[in-house]
Amino acid sequence: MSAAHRHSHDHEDDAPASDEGMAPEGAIGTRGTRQRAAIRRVIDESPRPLLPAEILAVAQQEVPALGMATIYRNLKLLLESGAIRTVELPGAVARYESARHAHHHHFQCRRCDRVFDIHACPGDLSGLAPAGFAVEAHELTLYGVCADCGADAAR
Amino acid sequence: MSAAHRHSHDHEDDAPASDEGMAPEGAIGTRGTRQRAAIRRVIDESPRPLLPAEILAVAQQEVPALGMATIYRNLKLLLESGAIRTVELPGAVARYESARHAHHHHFQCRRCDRVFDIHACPGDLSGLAPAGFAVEAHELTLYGVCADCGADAAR
DNA sequence: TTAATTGCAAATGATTTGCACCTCC
DNA sequence: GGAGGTGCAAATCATTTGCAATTAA
Repeated sequence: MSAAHRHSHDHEDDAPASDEGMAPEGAIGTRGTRQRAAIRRVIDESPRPLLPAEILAVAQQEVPALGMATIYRNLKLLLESGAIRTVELPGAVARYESARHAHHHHFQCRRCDRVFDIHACPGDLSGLAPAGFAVEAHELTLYGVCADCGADAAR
Repeated sequence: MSAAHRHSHDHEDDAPASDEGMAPEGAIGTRGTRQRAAIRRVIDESPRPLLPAEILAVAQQEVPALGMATIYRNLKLLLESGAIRTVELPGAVARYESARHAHHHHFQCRRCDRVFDIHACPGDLSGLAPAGFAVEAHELTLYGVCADCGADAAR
């Protein structure tokens, strides 16, 4: 599999683009279909990364006949165009999030397994790599107990 | 799937244990078989995280009849016992590494896709999480160009 | 019109599991 | 001797792909 378009924070992908199009030139594919619009809307409007099955479920409210194959085909196109990013966490299938979200990292709760966005970044980590290694991007995930689960435990 | 034993740097899993057993009490399963020993040895002796197929290939030099099912069954047990950790990178199947390796992170080269260990750590990142979130561990991956590929390009 | 896109179903690949046989303790 | 392990093959699951029908431009 190609190594392109991982979910990582490139040192230059900071500009969330004007407001609409993230795609370099042209559009995602060539045409604008209801299903493609629905899929993209679901991802763009989610405050957290979604699983393919979650995207399907929500998008089907808009386009009932939508199939999983279409979800995957569009996810691939959206990834290639840079409109969305992948969020991979151990023991789970890949999740997808809008590339319009500003630079951030993730926090996964060990109790409820939910994944939260963290709008903070340790900054430049190029000093961590050995001499000769050029660091272009980084990806960070924190693990622990989220506010909800922590509150539950304290009760 | 349980969220236990992800590949992440717990704030307390720093002690690589005396020399042999990493398992809390008892052993991995209950018995010591040739295949289990071979699998563990392959992982413990590798300087980098290995794919299941790689572990199988190397371990078969010792136990020819070894099957992939046994690899997976033992990887699960080894993970549960804390003897090994998972290293998940986007677009690739999970890799496995010995938990005896000291705390470290990973660097994946975007040219050759190889994964390198980085023996450096940004340290405490608990300040990055929002109030109410308890950070227990973190996982970090750097992306860029490794020394080999960088040298090739400069040539 | 007509090439892009979709939906469904079949194909892949990775990982898991059922089961009969084997082997460590 | 018997519970724990293993090997193989079949079963799952997630993701991909073939293809005929549909649809946006």
